[in-house]
Amino acid sequence: MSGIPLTDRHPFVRRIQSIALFDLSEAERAALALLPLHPATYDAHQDIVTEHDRPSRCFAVLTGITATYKTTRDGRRQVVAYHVPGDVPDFQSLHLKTLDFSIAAVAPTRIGFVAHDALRGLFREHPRLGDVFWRATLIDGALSREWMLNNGRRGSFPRMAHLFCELMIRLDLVGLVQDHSCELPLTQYELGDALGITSVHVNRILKELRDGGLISLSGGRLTVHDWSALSKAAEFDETYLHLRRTPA
Amino acid sequence: MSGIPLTDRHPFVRRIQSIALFDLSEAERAALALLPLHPATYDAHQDIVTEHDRPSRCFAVLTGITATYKTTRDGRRQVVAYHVPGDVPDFQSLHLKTLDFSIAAVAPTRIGFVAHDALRGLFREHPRLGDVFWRATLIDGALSREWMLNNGRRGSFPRMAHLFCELMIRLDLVGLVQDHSCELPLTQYELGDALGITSVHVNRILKELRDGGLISLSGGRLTVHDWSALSKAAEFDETYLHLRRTPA
DNA sequence: CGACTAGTTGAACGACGTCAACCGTTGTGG
DNA sequence: CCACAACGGTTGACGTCGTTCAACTAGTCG
Repeated sequence: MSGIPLTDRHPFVRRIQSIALFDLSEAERAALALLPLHPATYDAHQDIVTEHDRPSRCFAVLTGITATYKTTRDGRRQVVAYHVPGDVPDFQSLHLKTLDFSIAAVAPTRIGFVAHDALRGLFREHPRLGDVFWRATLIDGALSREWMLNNGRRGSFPRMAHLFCELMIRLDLVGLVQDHSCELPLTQYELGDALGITSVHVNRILKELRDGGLISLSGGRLTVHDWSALSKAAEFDETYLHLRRTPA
Repeated sequence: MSGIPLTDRHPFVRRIQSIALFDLSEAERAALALLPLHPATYDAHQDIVTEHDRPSRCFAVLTGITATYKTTRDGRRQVVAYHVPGDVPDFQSLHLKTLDFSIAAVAPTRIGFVAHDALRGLFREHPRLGDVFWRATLIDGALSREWMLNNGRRGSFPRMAHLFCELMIRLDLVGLVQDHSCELPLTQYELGDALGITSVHVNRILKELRDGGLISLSGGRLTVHDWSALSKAAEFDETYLHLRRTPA
């Protein structure tokens, strides 16, 4: 018994399908839909798992956003990945026993825990799904690489533009973008932690982006007013997302 | 027929064993040793594979060092990973068809190409080895995360110290460190590309590290004179390397 | 109403980049 | 054998992007 109605799983199944290189069979969709998901909700800034944990389960994001982060000893924080509905942020715990990162909700977030054993059973029954999850972690790796390039070699203006481009596409993949606008409840402090700059500087760059007519970000909602200018400023090239097809 | 004598494979088998959570069986060691490796050598700064390639084979580093890198449109270069003997830098090509990065030799380097089909056959015969390779790519992901923290949140002095700590341990794992000293033929320009700073600044930090009696780096050889001071300066915590045991 | 959190803006500072000159080594061709 | 180009390293002067510190505003929740 899953405890979560099927509609809530929708982003999850949709995401898996968007990663797979083939069309999921009915049996595979059903197996995914029947996977026992144990629900939990978290408030903004609450940790879901923390470094050095040895989890016996993974979780899928159902609504909201999570941030995978690490900190230096003196408390400086670096977000190394965001995860949106449909993603499984800590899939590596299936093969790497102790976590080398923490994951926090950055906004009110609902997740569904899946026992490692349940996943192993799923992959035994449906080996192709195992390949899809493998592929998913490899795509996460590709995102990491792009973030390294972005944070290491681009100024803060294109850097922030790039992050917004990526998030828009990823949210669009799971149907969370309408009219170039989406829920994105990231504080400026959060953004700074992802981009490797301070919240003060985030504020200034955000002002430039706003004044340039590229985007608006307020009340937890991001709207892109000029996608072509934004993606050009970001030097955005979506190949690193390894999409099956280009989104609308 | 492999074309490469068995001793040259040694770092490769040794590395696989260092990743596995179990002791390799004789059959598994033999299967690895018999894997058809097609040799090739590259000079410093030569590309081995490049972004947008669609390779039908992976390669293992046998001697030397490779750099995985990406560039911005205006040519600024960011190294996102180094790979040392025993590593398989482009294992992801097995599941992600088009590469989102390039790999270059940073010094004269010998590699062995392995056909994707040969790997798939290996994993079919020895499923546990498939798990080990999966684990290897997840560890690469962990390194990426640590690099993001390092490059995003640490000043250039601890940042460089951290890189040297990591490389010392990884080279030690495959037996390439003696007396706290190893071959490390990275130019200052290379180092800058990995750390997200300029070669001029690399030179200054290197001087500080040298003057502080922490390391010496010249003639392509790195020697660590004061490991405890170096690792303290770097805030180095090796858990992210997911070692089975701590090295000497 | 006060406390707290998020955002906004200015001014001074500092880490790192840029530009430029110079040195030593290596390799190459006249 | 020497000339000289090419490359990597070294160092100084100066510029700039982003940080730090600080003050102020607005919204929210008890």
